[in-house]
Amino acid sequence: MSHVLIVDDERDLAELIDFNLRGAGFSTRLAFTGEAALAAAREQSPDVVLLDLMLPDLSGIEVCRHLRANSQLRDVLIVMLTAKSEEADRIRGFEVGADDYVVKPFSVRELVLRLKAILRRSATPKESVPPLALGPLRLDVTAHRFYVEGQETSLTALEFRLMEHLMARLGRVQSREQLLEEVWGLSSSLETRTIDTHVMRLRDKLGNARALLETVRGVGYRIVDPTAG
Amino acid sequence: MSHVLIVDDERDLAELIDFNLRGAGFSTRLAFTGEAALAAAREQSPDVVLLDLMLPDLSGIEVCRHLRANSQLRDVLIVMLTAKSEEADRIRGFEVGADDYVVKPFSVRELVLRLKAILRRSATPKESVPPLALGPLRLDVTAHRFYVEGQETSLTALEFRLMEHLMARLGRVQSREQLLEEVWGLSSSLETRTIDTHVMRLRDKLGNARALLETVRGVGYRIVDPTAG
DNA sequence: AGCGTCCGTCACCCATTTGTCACCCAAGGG
DNA sequence: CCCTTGGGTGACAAATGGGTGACGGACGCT
Repeated sequence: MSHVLIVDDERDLAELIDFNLRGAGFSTRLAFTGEAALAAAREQSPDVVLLDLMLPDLSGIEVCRHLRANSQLRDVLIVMLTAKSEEADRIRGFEVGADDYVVKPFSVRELVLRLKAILRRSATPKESVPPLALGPLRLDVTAHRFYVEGQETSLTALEFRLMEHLMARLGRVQSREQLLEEVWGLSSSLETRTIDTHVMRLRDKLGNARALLETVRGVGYRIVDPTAG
Repeated sequence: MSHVLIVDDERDLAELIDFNLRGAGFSTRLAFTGEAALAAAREQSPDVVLLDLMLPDLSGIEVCRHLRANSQLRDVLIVMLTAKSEEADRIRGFEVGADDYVVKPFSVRELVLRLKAILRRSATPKESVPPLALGPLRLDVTAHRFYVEGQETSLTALEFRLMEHLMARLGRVQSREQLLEEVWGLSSSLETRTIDTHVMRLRDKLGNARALLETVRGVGYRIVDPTAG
């Protein structure tokens, strides 16, 4: 199956994860510091790096950045492990390109599911992820670019994720709770009103196409299909 | 909604949780000891067990193990409540298969979010629900759209829920009390006459199809099957 | 250190939604 | 035919939900 590099300085936890991932059929390797993680990754390219945010030497974010900066390792999948209080870091993490987040304390069951899901997603070669095109909107996940009426429009990391999430669920209403959970991350303790603000900012950037991002009062938001009659 | 078994020997806390979960629409049951929890679970399979780690008789971990060992209850979702300091127990908790953790002290809001999240995840992945179609009426739950004779008709969130409820129970009369409980949610202390108003508003929006929403004098309302009879 | 960007939170405002009431009329029983 | 009861309906006030602009904190960059 797939090879996972587990990076966490809490040995008990790392070993617990190790034990369970092996049970689930993954091959694994452990690292307890950021430096060790980078060395291990260089030596034996893993498919996924499971990366604790709090490490004694480098922070998880720095490790992440180093991995992304290495041409050999650029495409490795990175799953961040964050403590609940580190919500703010999560956003940063997405910016440096983590592929998923799991919030501590988490269940092993969930962790394994997430790993499998992310591997499945990346199983299709990345080049072939077709850009999401929709009327005047085009979102290129691979290149991380977004176009409105052919014009490239810069979105922040969070806006991009929100837009991607909504476009991938064309026509389906997404509740604020769903969005918080799936775009912001599990157990996010944000105000749901925060979403409104980001939707507004997105709409601003959509310009003429702003009508495509609809509010469903009392329910949530959705992207409408401009071709639907 | 879902049934939650709350297990905690601190009665004040258990009751606080109880109050809030009921407010959020869950049905609940309390147990103050491990034995009582197991008995309650056997008697009335809950969807989720909210399990304090520190109990006077059995530890939460033992309760967890018993639940997992019982073929009837094996698949119940288990959310552990742990004090921050109980790191070691957390690890052991993973081993016996808790599905999520909430660390005390926690905010009630977060707890509710976590519960909803975990229930949603374990629910059958209802990416999209097939629309309810019925003669000239079509109600698309996923997109949250409603059509009369092919024409989209806007319903408020409440009207939508009411319509969904009635259409899903085609032909069956729903009493006002039933509707209040199931559409408005428990704990609603409304006048039953309020329903009349909403039924009227719905009928207005149904236009030609208004006859499909029948009054059963002295009993309640129902949607009739236009193809029957 | 200074600046700019991004993000979360607030407070204010408005439109819509929702609950309630009062006044009827219709149905059904005698 | 009359009376009772339940439901339809329009009007109204209150509550809610969402848009929006502003603010401050955190962070990266120079």
